Amino acid sequence: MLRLTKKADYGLMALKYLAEHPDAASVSAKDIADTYGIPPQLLAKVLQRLTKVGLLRSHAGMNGGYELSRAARTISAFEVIHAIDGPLFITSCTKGSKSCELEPNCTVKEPLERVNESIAGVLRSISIYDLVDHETAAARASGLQQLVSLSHAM
Amino acid sequence: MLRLTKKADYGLMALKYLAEHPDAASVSAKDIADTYGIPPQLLAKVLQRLTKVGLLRSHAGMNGGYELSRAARTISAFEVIHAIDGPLFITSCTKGSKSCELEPNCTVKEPLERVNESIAGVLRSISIYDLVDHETAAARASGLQQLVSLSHAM
DNA sequence: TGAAAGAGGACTGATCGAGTCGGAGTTTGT
DNA sequence: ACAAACTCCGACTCGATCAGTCCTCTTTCA
Repeated sequence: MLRLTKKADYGLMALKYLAEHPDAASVSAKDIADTYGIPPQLLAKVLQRLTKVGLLRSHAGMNGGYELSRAARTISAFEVIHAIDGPLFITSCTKGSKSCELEPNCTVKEPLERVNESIAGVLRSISIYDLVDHETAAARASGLQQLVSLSHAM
Repeated sequence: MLRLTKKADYGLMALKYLAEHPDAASVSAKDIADTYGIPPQLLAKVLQRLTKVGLLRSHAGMNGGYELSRAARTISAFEVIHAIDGPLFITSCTKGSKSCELEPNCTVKEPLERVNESIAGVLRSISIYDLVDHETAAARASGLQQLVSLSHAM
């Protein structure tokens, strides 16, 4: 599976939308929800979480809404996903600080954590800005792909 | 989240165990389950699936069990995970051939699919053999990490 | 022939994601 | 001042999926 939740998707979509409309002083959750066909209240929660983490600034009241607190280039996909879905662990045993102590023989965990770090590195290298500008994102991703392939001959 | 299922974990652990015991003609599911404290019947299903895919060979009857059908170096973590958890999609909308047609505006999907390919590349570069030999796996993973970091200055 | 192993379908319980509801607090336009 | 348009937040339901179990059948070998 290895997929991220819809909430994380929504969060990325919303940030992308905000990055595309830097002129707008403030965009409401409803605006974004209507644009993408997302359940408004669900998107609202996502945006609230992103606000709490500090990626967004909110304005209550009429004509209120959200705006990016930082430049789109400096916000990585990793930050967004981490804020919404929590810390990502590829191993199912590692749940926060509590590791699977029932299986001390689980030597598989360590190398997989390295893999986990690699994946986090990929996500860290993608910014919200990259989502807007398709060509650079595509070039960067395929570049990463080549680097990965080069490091090991399958 | 972005985590793989316990079944996939069990599968990797089992393959690692088999790679560590190449001398044994055949190892039963119960042996592996006892070693790691895994529910035997659950592990059995995982091994059956891996057999069906062709990663393992099975021998029924007394003193029966499983053995790797290929060298551990030629079996990637990606194959194992794919066999057990199915195709991995980082985007939650892309479910097999049926994409989310409700949201044609979902322009986030395309760049994320690139990310998906990068992650698949990382998993493809890790073999079962790497799980046994910790040092090379660690070196490789950190190597990938460096390459990723170099390609983009955060 | 019987014990030990794999193969596999059916089923249950638990967990978690997706989405909804309702209400409370805040700002702003008029 | 008032109401509209927002954000904010907790609780709740529903459904899917995962984890694990049970039972039966087949195969193999001593």
